Amino acid sequence: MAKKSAQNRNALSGTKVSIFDVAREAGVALSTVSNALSGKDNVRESTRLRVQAAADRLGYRVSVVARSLRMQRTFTLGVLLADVANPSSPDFLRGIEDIADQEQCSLLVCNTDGQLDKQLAQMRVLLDRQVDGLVMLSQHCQQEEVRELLAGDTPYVLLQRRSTEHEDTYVGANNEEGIDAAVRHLVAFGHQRIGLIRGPADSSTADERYQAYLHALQRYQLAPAPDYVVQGDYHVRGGYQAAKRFFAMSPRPSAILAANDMSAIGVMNAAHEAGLKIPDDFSLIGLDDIEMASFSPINLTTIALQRREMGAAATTMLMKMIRQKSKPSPKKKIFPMKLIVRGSTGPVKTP
Amino acid sequence: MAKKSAQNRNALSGTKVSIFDVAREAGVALSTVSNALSGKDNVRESTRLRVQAAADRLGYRVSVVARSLRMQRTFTLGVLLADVANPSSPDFLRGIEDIADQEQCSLLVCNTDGQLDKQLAQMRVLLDRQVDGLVMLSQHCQQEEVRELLAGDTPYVLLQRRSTEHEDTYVGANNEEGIDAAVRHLVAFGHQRIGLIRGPADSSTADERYQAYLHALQRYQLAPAPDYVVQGDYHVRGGYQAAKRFFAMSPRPSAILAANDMSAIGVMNAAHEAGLKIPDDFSLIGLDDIEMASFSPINLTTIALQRREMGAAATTMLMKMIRQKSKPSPKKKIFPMKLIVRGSTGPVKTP
DNA sequence: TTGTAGGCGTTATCAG
DNA sequence: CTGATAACGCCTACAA
Repeated sequence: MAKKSAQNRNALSGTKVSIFDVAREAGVALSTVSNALSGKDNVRESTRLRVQAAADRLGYRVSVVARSLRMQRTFTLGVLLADVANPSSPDFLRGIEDIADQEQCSLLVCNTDGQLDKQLAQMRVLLDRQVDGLVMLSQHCQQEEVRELLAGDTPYVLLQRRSTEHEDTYVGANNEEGIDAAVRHLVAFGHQRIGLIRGPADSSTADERYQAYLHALQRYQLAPAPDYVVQGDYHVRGGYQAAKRFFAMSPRPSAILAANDMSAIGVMNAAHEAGLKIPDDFSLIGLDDIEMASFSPINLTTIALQRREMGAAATTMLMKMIRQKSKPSPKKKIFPMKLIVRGSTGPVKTP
Repeated sequence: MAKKSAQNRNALSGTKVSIFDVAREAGVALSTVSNALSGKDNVRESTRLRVQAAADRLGYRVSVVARSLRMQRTFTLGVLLADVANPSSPDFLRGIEDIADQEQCSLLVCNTDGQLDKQLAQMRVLLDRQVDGLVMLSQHCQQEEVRELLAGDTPYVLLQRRSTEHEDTYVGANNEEGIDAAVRHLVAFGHQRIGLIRGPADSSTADERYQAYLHALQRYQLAPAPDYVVQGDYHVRGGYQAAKRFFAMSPRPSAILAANDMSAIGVMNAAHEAGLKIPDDFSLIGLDDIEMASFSPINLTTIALQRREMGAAATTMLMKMIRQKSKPSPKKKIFPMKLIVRGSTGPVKTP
């Protein structure tokens, strides 16, 4: 039967060369070609060479699609992220790619713009495509609909956002440590009034950072002022607006801790507009250490995240889950954060 | 035969629900399910509803892999780019995604780091995966090996890099126009000595921009000085090094035209280090208009590229090629460029 | 309008 | 070590 169909194909002088053609060319059986080409050890070396030669001669290329159908494994990973255009995304992505490449996996990349409905739609697409695993970078992960999709047998890793209600395999960073270093740095400069620009309300990471900020204040015996915590959105705009609110306060904070570097940039924009100098008029600390932060005109003190390493670690964990079919107990990996001191922080001004 | 196998599957109480199960549940034939679910018009509305309901009840999801094998169409586009981490990449990517989403296509994204061997490897992977089409963003496209892979029947579009020797479907920008506007702007400020930081030697786009620069000089009757053209690499480092060379000249250029915004940032870094002020000591113009260019501390005059639109246009053209199986004559689309005047340009200093 | 019978290109199984 | 054959899940003539 298979033979007949293959012969037909061949008779039609198919433009595409399949494994059958190679078998004929090499004078061996179909399965031998498969075994030889996929490096199985149950084929004599001389045969393998002959097959290889025939394949090359014919310009044979395996059909990943057919293989996927047969093996029920697509060698494809789905990556969900809010927005590739966010400067911190690509580094995570490169880390993911580092491992994926090693594992012969390709990446299906989807932007969700942080919107739940888009995320759900993309997740469904990815699942329909039978990706071997899912990397969820800063994605929603509490909602029931998300959980339903995650409940299938496709392995996944959460990166930079965790669920409080579920136990997942997770890769994150030690926000407590990072924020502590930042606050300590500011305190050493004499700052007492430290404002925080929070990340979005629905982000676990933003929440952790907020908690870490509160802990740090306590640790250094600074009185927390609710006014000094302003909601941002991880984007320039949110940072800008938050800064304007800070500037209108009196006394205003002598230092601002931004949820991430983009928010800090927003603060810089606002400061420029208001004619305030950094760090003369106030100090500013970001978080992420995106490349931009190191450029001279920006020169932002910030808390660095090992994004590429985190992406790689998450993917390594994911690949492990993919290989051992049985669901193992969820693992966690928390990366250190490191304060990078640049020019946006300085001693508190004592007028 | 097919029936038998399906029954077997079912007897094994397959964990995965297939089209066969839906057929049974709805009490119709296999093909009816297929037709109903894929919105064919040869099925009664009541039947469609019944099938739909059965599918929902069973939680049926189509297998894109199986469909791909059968249809010889994967609904997947391959995107080759040098580096997602380059700030101009994501905007192109979003434009590509805009159209891909519309067309129910997913994106396989590959970084090549501008290296030919990586590009070839990625192209082979993509081709083996039978992507429906290829978007080549700033990729090598002259080399014989590349051409061999492109010679297959997979449609492709070149974006932001063209081949001088081949006719391809191509989307680019009007460098002549953009560079002219920039030079005109500088000339209006009284600049006579305009330095150029070139892009990489193997980039057609870089070359076009270089030619445009020469034309513009001529147009405004400025004498071209070979020294004033320095090789860059589209990255910060190259811009930085080029700037240092400019600074060492006497007379040094009173204005610098950078191959792209990242190069311009490199110039800013160098200027800062050398204690030179922009635009007091010299004017600077970038190209790309990446988001960063608009941030207050950077505030870079630059030539804007409609990246998202270009990505979308390229993908639209690609989809058209995919649909009409026969290879049409290559089309080209050239987008306008626009000078965005910010704070990095000013009148020439007359000491 | 609905049902039947391949076949898309592999890999896995199992018998020689 | 090699070879025949059955799935993998779906789409689509073609027949009814």
